[in-house]
Amino acid sequence: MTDALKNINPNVSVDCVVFGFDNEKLNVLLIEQKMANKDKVQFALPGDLIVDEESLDDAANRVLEEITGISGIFLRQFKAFGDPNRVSDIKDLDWLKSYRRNPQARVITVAYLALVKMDEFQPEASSFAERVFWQELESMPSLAFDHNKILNEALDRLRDDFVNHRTGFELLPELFTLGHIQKLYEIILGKELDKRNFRKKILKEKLVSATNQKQTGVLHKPAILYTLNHDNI
Amino acid sequence: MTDALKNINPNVSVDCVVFGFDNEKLNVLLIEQKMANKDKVQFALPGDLIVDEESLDDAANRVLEEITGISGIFLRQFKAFGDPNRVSDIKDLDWLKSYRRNPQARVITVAYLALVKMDEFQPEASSFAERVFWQELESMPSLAFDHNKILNEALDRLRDDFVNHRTGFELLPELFTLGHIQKLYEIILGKELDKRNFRKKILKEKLVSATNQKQTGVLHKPAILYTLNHDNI
DNA sequence: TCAAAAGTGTTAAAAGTACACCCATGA
DNA sequence: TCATGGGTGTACTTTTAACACTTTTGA
Repeated sequence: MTDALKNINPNVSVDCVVFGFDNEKLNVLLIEQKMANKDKVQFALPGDLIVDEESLDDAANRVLEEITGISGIFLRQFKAFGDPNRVSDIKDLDWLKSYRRNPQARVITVAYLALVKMDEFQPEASSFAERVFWQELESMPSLAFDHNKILNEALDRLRDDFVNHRTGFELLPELFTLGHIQKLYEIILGKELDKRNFRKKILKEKLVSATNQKQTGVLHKPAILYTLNHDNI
Repeated sequence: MTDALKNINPNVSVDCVVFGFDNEKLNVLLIEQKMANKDKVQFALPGDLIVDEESLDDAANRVLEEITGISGIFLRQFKAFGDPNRVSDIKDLDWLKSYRRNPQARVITVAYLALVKMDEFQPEASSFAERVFWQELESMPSLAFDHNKILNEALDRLRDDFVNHRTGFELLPELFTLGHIQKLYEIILGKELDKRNFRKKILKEKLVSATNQKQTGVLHKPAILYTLNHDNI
């Protein structure tokens, strides 16, 4: 960057780390960027510049919807990333030149995270996304900019929230089994939990209530179905 | 804001919430802004725009030093604030016009927090600060911009860190008593703790070691002096 | 009858909580 | 001798952790 280019206010963007839960694995919503040269394929988190007169939270919701069609989810801000070299890869610079008004200005991004049920959202690519898709966390490719770093920090925060702030119940269906909750915890936390101890704990917290219904059509003893006690969350 | 003023990239600033501990109370480092009209007195957190080629963390450290002379402390980013109306008070707008290159552009700020021993830092006002001073948390005046909101969120985060991440020992002198640690905890957490239980807990964590020295010159039974076990923190 | 997940209780260890008195010092 | 904060132990409750077998269903 030359002196002539200094004194330009930075671009400010939001990036969204949307974790998708499919009852089996954790996935992350990615976009494939439209590239001038079709041979170059680059993946990224959905994100874009903020515009005037919108809050950061509003920007995150707008941008996510514009790029992926997903709206109405709870996006939580978790950190701003502003390293001056966070955009240094030549592919990233090329891409910025195609899509940004001030490609020469540095980009500071405010990162958001969310956790949703994958099957409730069919992402549809638009704007500069060639494609939008769910990518399994365990086989995450190299991403544009510093998006791998942002993703890792998002995951740390997600787990922290899960343990300390009892988040995550919103991922459960209307009726669910204690096994479902346990699986959810195990997937997010990435470790196995003792069934008896887990059940004791969940039931003591009175966040769920048993219904008088049971699973049907399963190849094993049908489980009692529970519902959330929304009051106690 | 008129249409003609849109499409200007936002100003990005950092604001520093520096909590000062004086063994008695929690204080916050404030500045009194230089105002064109001397009758108007306005207080604020130290903060300023970032400049090119510095990271957000670097910016926070630089800005704090430029305005208050304080350097070498651990500033931790905790949240970005970007509400489009966060600067709406007429006094704040006046002030921005005097000191900012693009006063019409919105300001997004990335907030940092730190906790230091007050007596190790003699702040000295410079730049646009008329005065820099420690203000007791309990009698906090109305601050410029949304700085009261930022301060409140910083305090929440400080307490959270204190409980969950065992931070804060760095505030203790080289040699300290168990009473000192307890007082520190009580002041940060804003509540009293049981002496016996607190001591048991601290000693079990093996974060401190007794020396063979005692307090002298105190008007009561002299306490055993402890040192930090830096390895275990 | 088999596979698969549901469901269930006890014990031990650790952590947390409540609580009251004597001690050593300098003024 | 007094005021001040230092220093100490016990009993109870709560939380956590480890651990194995029977049940119900559909294929």
